[in-house]
Amino acid sequence: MLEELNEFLNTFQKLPREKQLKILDAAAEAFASKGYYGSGIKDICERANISNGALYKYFLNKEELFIAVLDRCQQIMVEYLYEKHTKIESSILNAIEEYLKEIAEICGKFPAYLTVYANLGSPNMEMFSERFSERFKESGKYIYEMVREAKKRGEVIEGIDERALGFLIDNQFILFLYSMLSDYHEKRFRSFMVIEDEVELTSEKKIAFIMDSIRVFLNNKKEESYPVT
Amino acid sequence: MLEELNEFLNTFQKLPREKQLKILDAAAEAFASKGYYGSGIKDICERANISNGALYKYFLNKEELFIAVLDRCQQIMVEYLYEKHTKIESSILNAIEEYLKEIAEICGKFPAYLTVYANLGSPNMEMFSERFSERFKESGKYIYEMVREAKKRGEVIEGIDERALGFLIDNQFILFLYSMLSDYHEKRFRSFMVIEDEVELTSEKKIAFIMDSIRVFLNNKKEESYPVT
Amino acid sequence: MLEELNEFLNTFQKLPREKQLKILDAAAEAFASKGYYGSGIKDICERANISNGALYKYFLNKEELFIAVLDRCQQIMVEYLYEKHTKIESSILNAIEEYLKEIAEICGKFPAYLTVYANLGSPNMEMFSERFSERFKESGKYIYEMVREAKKRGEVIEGIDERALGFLIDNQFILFLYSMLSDYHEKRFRSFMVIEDEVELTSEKKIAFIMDSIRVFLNNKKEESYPVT
Amino acid sequence: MLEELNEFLNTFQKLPREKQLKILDAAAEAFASKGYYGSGIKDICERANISNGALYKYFLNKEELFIAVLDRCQQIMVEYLYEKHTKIESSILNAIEEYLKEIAEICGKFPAYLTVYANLGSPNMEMFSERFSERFKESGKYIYEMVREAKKRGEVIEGIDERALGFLIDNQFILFLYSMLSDYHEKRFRSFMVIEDEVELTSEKKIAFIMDSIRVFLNNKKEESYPVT
DNA sequence: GATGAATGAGACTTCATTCAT
DNA sequence: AATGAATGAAGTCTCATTCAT
Repeated sequence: MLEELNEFLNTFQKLPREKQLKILDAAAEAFASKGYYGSGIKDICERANISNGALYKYFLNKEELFIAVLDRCQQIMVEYLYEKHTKIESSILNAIEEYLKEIAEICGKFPAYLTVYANLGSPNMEMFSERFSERFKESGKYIYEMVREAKKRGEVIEGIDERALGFLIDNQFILFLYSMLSDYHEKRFRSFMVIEDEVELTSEKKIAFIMDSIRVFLNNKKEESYPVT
Repeated sequence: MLEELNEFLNTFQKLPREKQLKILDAAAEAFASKGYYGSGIKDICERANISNGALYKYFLNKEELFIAVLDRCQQIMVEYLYEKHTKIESSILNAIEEYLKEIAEICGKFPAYLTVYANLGSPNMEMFSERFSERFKESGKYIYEMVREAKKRGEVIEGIDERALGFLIDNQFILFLYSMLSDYHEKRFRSFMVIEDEVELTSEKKIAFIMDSIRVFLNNKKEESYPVT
Repeated sequence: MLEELNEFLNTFQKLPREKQLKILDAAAEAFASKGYYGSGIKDICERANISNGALYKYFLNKEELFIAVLDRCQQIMVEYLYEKHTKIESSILNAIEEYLKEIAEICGKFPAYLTVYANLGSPNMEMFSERFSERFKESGKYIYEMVREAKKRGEVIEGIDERALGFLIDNQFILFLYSMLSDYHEKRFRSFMVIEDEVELTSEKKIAFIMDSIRVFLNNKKEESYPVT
Repeated sequence: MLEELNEFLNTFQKLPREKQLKILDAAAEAFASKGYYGSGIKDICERANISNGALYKYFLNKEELFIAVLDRCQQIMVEYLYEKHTKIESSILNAIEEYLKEIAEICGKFPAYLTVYANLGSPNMEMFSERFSERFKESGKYIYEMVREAKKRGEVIEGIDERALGFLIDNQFILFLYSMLSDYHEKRFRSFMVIEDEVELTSEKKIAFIMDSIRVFLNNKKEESYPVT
């Protein structure tokens, strides 16, 4: 079984990186717009400009293709998001803002992958999400550390548990991310910000709005806040 | 087209309420566990104990059936959640806690519907979520009002925008809801709470954890907090 | 699983007998001419004049369809062959001749089914032939009985084991059957009978040829033999 | 077309004999176990340890490969079976027994080839069997001669046609061969011999059983029979 | 000559929808 | 109004064959 799996992976990995990415991109776009069950192999092959049979040379089946897309998702997250933020260089406030900006940036760069990844939370994706549950522990730990460090430095107000604050901040991250990808959460955001449909809602505005709420926990002054443009 | 649609709706609405609900429940369960594309009409009919053809007397097609389920979702939300909480009877802290408890309760009562509803946020559900965007304005407004009232009563600490705080609180609600329905968000919760897989994570514990983070904004004393059991 | 299987069978059995047979006939013809793996569902459906999907309402899959054809084969064999010959009315010689004639007749009537049945002996059909192995014991027993009775009546020459003789006779039956269905065995027959390709080889001639060899075992006189026409 | 075919054959025949046989063996094994339609080129190449493309340098297509296997079958039959038995060295009884033993031996040595060959009799193999029909005339002639010689020597009882007896004997050969290769015919054999499934049925026992039935035609005494072990 | 990736027709099967009863 | 058989397009996947290297 594992050998078999490798047989396919090898064929795929021998491809030029460019072509690999084209295929994964095509799959990610399909899965992002129609979901796993709604996406068809034929459609993906056409997007990737490869033959139907070729795909089955690269991946055992649709499921394995999807997992390959998820792996690429994770790789993107790690490369563009986590690795850049393992160290808090200045204040936690800045760190959070940077993190949000980074989320906005990778959502702009890889919307399809991020969408697929975000969709892992859907209840009928459990068969796939189990594979990636490890990551949560990491993510939780990272934010917890960030908060703890900040507390030591006196940046966090008294009387709040590090874990609870971490969770609260991560919730902002998650829903900010969702709002970049899903119309539903975008509208929810608008609703709270009281912004009309006609007015453009840039990610900068969203970030500023989030920072406004988070700043409360921190011993920071308003003037350092992110300027709303 | 609209007449046609009504024709179907009428046939459905002439059914005894009990049978209507049986059909919607069956559909909700299917959609919840397998998603829109993954669910089959045949499966739904079998769950509902009606014939394949009967369903097409009641609904124009799968899409309309799904929308009917979504309508029922909203109805449940309104009936069991929003209507119960239009007035803040005591402090905002209590109100929030009550709201979370209510969420936990209806998740226990109607897990399938809530799951379907929660999935509307999935990016590939946009074709359906548009119909329900109205609700957000309501929801946002309600929480905003709640916060504003609380602020007037001096329950909220200084220097925080009502809307930002409302958003922050609603984010807790949303992700609490998700954690009741999706394994993915459940695990995320555990990760932040640092709870081992073997230990049961009751909704009471989750609520207490959330309340811990929220209390910070409020001029409340710890002793009123939700008792962790 | 069994319920599921019944679900399909029921749908099929509700069909008018005529339509049932049309479908089985179509399948038998396809399987007979191209074998199990070489035959396609589409081809079968076209022969039977039903839609592709209909077939899957009647049978779980190609395998079950094939088994249904085999069942019909057996039914034909039992109805037209075995039931007619449970009693030896006159001499064993006549019985054998009658049996051969009967084989010729059902080969003319149901060539496809007989062909499918005969093919069960192919080594790559073992997955199916196991189901039908019971029949052999019957068949062997029946011929054994026939020979034993004949021996009692003094029709069989001395010094031959009933079982060995039964086997020898059954071999003639089998290869006579094969010669009606397969070009290969037909040619083999011709070769031994020394009949040119241009000359027609009727089943009567084959039977006479076989009877010639069998008569030796029996205390019969030549003049009673089957007349070669 | 013929030139083309030769082009392929030449390429194949230039290979070292060992490699040729490895390829044919691999193909024979595949065809024997899964039949012509059920066998895949990929599988055969893997068994033969050659590349997919190489096979198409040696053979025009799957069909020609199959024919090459059949040619090898015939070659084996001629080399190991026919050529050894062109002369009756002692009595016909011994000759037959030797022939049966030889069949058992080559079935043990080349089961795959023999199986493929035996399957030529399947009705859906007619497209291939035509090519090999020549052989039957030879085979028939050979056995006919054997019987005629034996008759001259007074080994055969009176009143039986040489051709009919030849056919009868050949039938024993054929079905003995089939019983070595197919479960179906093995079971049929057991049924007539009244041997339980648990008891091993060696080829020696089968041969003894067959000899018992054949001996009747011959002016032989029981004591010369094949010893049942 | 050899390789093995690529092709695409076609295989089996499912399923939303229609329709005769 | 209800049934459930029928439809056929479309889905996933396989495989004999071709072709660039």
